[in-house]
Amino acid sequence: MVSDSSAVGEQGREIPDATVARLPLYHRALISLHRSGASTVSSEELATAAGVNAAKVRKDLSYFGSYGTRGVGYDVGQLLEEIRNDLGLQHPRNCIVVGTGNLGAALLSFGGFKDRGFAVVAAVDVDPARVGTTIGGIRVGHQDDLAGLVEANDVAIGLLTTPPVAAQQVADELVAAGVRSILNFAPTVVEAPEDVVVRHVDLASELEILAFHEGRREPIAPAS
Amino acid sequence: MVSDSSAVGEQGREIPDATVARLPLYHRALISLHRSGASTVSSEELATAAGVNAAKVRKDLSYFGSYGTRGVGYDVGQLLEEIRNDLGLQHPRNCIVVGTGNLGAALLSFGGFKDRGFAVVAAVDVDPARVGTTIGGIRVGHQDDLAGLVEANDVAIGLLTTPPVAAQQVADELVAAGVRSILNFAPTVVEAPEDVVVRHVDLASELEILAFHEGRREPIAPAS
DNA sequence: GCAACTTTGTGAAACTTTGCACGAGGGCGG
DNA sequence: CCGCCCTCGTGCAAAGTTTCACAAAGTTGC
Repeated sequence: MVSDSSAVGEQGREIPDATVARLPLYHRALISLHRSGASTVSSEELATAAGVNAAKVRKDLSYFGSYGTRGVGYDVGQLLEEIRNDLGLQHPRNCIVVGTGNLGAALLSFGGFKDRGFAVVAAVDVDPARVGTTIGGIRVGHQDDLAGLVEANDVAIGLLTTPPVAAQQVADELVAAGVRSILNFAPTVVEAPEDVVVRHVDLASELEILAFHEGRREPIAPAS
Repeated sequence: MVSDSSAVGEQGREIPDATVARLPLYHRALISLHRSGASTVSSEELATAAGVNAAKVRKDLSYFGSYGTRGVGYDVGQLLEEIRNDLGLQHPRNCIVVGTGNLGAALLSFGGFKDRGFAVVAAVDVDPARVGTTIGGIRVGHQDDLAGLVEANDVAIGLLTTPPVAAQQVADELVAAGVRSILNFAPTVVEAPEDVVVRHVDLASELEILAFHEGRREPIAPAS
């Protein structure tokens, strides 16, 4: 798992992981600003829209070059284009869903990725009852066809929504099929070679972090 | 949004946010170890199981007290119990799903939270076609009944899966109803009072981070 | 009961990230 | 054309996080 490796910027500079993690927030905010017709935006406004602080916005953007105009701000269209490029979204990325349980099915039906440059183009499962069905317009293939589907559809990203026990095995198959980016929804650690990036989304973990803060807030029942 | 505020430990020590974010990993790993019958575990083993490094494990655990035995390791059962307490999971926390689209429905049907101490006990939506239906054993109520359902079911956590435009409004309603923890799946920033903790899960952002690394890896198409 | 071995708990150093504060640069009004 | 005002870009200090390295503390075997 190399989800926290550092990357190199256009002039060969390192882009901090913390900055990379915020780019999507700026992207999202800019899409929204663009839609609402704004032509320029200041770091202050963008910061508010993205939920961060203005100095951070300016420093983050500066890693990719100077796209702002002093005294004015940033051109929304130009900055949006720039960020899209930095994120590598010049062309849409194709995704495959592995495991079509509740979450996998939801991902297949969910349309919200398209606006952001991603398309779910294939799905597989091991359960014969699910293979051959169509969810969200995608025909579910058999797990054994994974490599073929990856190749045929030019899949770049694997969305792993199997039960935990199967996750590592499936990840290995994805890697063998040439997928270098995995988003793992299974609540287990998944290992992958150095050059494969694995990121985790664990809903129960998020809930536990919320519960932690809940627990901290509750004053201990007033002692006698 | 105070998702990055610090918390105070049992002896009044501050628990770093980074540590809090790892507790669920330890929790998960310990549940698994416990199930497999292990009675003790070293920081090294726990680190491997949680996908982090051993020194981090020891330092993280030390914030909550000394539960290990030198030369031996940690007692799995005892440590599991301890972490469960630290996370505030002595009793299950009740959750309400707001918005029963693809993701909301998946959350209602998903059973994986129960093992981790959470129960989805209610759901609401604005769409009359959905109100009154039953998903995953939960009857969908109307948005207007939110406050009543929160109160009646002792709901601690709100799972926000509405479209972005409605998110802030719904968050305000949750807060007004007394919910102090919100997990926001809508791709927009949600503001809340100081004492409410809001965490974000944005799948498109995760995909964009993966795309960023993909883009870095691809050698630029050979010039000329 | 002692010595060898193992593994914790933690001080301190290295690294990363944040946020301030301010100089530099560009637009706009007069 | 000049000066004022606004906002970017960035050096720097402070805060937070990771990692190393080692003494302290416990176990096991003899």
